[in-house]
Amino acid sequence: MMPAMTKQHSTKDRLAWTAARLFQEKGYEGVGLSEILSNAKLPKGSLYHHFQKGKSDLAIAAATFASREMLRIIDDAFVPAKTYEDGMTTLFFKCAKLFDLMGKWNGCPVSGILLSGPRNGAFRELSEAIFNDWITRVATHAEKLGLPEPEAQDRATHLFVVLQGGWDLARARQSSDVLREMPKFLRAAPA
Amino acid sequence: MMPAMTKQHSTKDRLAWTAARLFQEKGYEGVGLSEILSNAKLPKGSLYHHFQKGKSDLAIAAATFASREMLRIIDDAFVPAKTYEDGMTTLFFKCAKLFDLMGKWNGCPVSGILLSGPRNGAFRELSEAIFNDWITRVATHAEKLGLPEPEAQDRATHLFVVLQGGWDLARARQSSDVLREMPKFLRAAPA
DNA sequence: ACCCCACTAGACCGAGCGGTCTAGATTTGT
DNA sequence: ACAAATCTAGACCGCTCGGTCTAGTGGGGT
Repeated sequence: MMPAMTKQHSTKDRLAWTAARLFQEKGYEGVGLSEILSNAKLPKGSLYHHFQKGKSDLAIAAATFASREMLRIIDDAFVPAKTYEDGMTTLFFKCAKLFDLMGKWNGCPVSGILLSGPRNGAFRELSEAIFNDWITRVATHAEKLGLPEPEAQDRATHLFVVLQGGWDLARARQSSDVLREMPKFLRAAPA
Repeated sequence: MMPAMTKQHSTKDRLAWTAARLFQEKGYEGVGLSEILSNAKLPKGSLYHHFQKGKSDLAIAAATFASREMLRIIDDAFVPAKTYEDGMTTLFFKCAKLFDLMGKWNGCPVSGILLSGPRNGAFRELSEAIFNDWITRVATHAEKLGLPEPEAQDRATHLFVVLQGGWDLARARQSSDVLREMPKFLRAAPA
């Protein structure tokens, strides 16, 4: 996940981006500050200058970063789509490609950070907000493509849970094809 | 998860059970050996006597333990069921109850351990095997309830990913009702 | 009575953790 | 030109981590 980041960005962004990458791979508790800092080629001072509360603040920034990226992917899949089926299938194929790029160990970029993050209330609320944003975004696209409001909400939620669970299964099976087969579960309208 | 464990069990089982409980709550990296041992009221010596490779062996035992429990829940839901819809709805309601019992922070008992576990190949293969067992078990019940073989497999996979993803969403929203609403996504037959 | 061996008990270890703090470098405002 | 503010740099701290190792301890076999 996360595109090249070739051009030099601010120190703060580089930290958030590096942390996102590593948290996705090994989980929040599985990554040490030293690992993040050596990857970002920055000293500890910079970290605690930009993120006063240290690792937990960094996790918030990383999750926000990953969330923005995921929303972009959703838009990229749905904006050119002719139908909801179209957009949703494209989304799963894009995620499959992402899965392969990331090296097959990572969970879904967003939930990989969110569900392993610091166990304080603030972070849990962030998870909820980000997940809801995501579902709402899909629902909005669904409505634009002609689905009635209540059905749009349901299908977006359905898509979300299938994407989450599908990513887990893809990880266990080490195969992005799992994700590519998910759209067939979403074709039939719910209840 | 995991029922009372009131009667005294073997030291080894008590370790595996305690570890399962804690790994589900905080993830593999999030729990220290000292925490497991103090909860189980056992010294380090016992751990390394029963699990020569230490924490990673313990994770395997814990995951196996949790998996057996989950298979039991699947059977309990499907054996008395008249139809697949019946069994699957009961399963989600049982999981919702479990979710409330566990304190709303834990992920799905099995995947909570599996997806945060030690990052070696052996453990990944165990995840795959356990996930497959689970899907196969549901598919077997589906066939017994009259579904044709290929459809049974698909619907079991669909159920699995929705349960995984639904559990994540339930966690973020702190509400077991999320799980209780999942069955409606599974009613329509897949393509 | 004796030993044996599976098991318990916990002190101890080096490494790495997250976090603090002071000193220097660099940029900005005037 | 100079000082204030911002940011980089990294030594240092106490602590906990997973893991090792030696010393008991208790029940079963003979």
